[in-house]
Amino acid sequence: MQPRKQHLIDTALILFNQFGYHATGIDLILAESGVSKATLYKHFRSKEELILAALQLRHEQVVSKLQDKIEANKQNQEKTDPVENVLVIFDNLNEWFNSETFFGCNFINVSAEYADPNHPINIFAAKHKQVIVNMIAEQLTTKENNQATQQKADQIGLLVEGAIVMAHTRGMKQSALIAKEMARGLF
Amino acid sequence: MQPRKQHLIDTALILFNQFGYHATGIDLILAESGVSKATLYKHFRSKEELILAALQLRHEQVVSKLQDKIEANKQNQEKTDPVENVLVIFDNLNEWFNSETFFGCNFINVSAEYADPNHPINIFAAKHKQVIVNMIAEQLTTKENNQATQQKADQIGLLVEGAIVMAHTRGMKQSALIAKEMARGLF
DNA sequence: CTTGACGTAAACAGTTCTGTTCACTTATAG
DNA sequence: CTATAAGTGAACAGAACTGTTTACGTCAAG
Repeated sequence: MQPRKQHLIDTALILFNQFGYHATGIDLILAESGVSKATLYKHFRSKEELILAALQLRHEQVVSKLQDKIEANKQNQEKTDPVENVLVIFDNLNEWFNSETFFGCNFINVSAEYADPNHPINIFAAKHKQVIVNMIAEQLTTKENNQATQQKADQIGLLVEGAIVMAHTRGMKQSALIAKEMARGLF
Repeated sequence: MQPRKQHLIDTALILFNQFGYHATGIDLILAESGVSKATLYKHFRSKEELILAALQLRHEQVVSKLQDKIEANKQNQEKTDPVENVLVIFDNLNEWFNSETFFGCNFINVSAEYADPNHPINIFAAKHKQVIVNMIAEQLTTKENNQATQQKADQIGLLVEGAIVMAHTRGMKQSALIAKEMARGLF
């Protein structure tokens, strides 16, 4: 990946998350990144493509961070406990909510701005959420049958979304801990 | 309230919810409502004021609908059960998600677009969410002590947010029923 | 040492957006 | 009948937005 292109995506991701997708103009991204407009349109056909690239980056960040945390947790366990491996998600959320860089979930937010279910951006966001739930289900499959596992994963997923919204719209940064206790109660 | 003003607010609320707040231009609202631009700016100093008026309307709709449902449920009960009175919220959500007019929660969505916690619009959205949780807490106070009640109300609130996001971003319209079962498990 | 990839700066086109203004119409209450 | 409030239509200003184009640098690899 060319460094200027990568830098554009990095900058765009931050600005989109903080200020929104429509509200963040191309010119702001260019000014903030110090890249010229011609370069942007050499790498991306449109703003929409840049949004998708930023979401792709964020998707990879979230997935790999989650995998790392689960993996680290497995190392620290004497006996493998799938439930505990899933609950690290909420510790992860807790860190995120209390960081300086928390401005809500990119995918929830972008869904709000591009609400048409057939829009590529909306589809991407939905797919991301599905991948996360699938990762949760995957962790649980060793313990239960498939049907119940998928159900539990959806419940966990619902708690994750609830915690994010609570933290973002009401500013309740401790929501991840509330959700974690509720998740524990499911097992 | 002058009829044209009310009509503007009604139209704006629908369009903002469906297409987003930045993406919905003044001109679309005017074309859709058949009101002239001069009239709009006689009633509202800015688009932001119109957004706030639309949110105020939505807030009143949600609160009064919820009160009605809870009240109706109380009538149908032989013995008053606070938990059941709260759980009607999820039946309400279920209807909403499966209606033609579901495009996510106005307040979650507007928070995504106006993420600055000091922005009047963001403050309004946060206040709305707090009012709803307070209504839930109020229903539960007859049964438990205040501390535990507030905690339970936040948990219910978290499930509500989770269900809304799940229904909106993943298109899982049955999320309200999932959340309802989880809510029942809290008691 | 030159070719080609990558980048910049700046002007420009074309659209869309918010908000203003003004001359004119309509309806109604005193 | 008339004063007043409410609304219309249309033009306009000014800003912001996305996207294009042109002419010009830089630099590393063959």
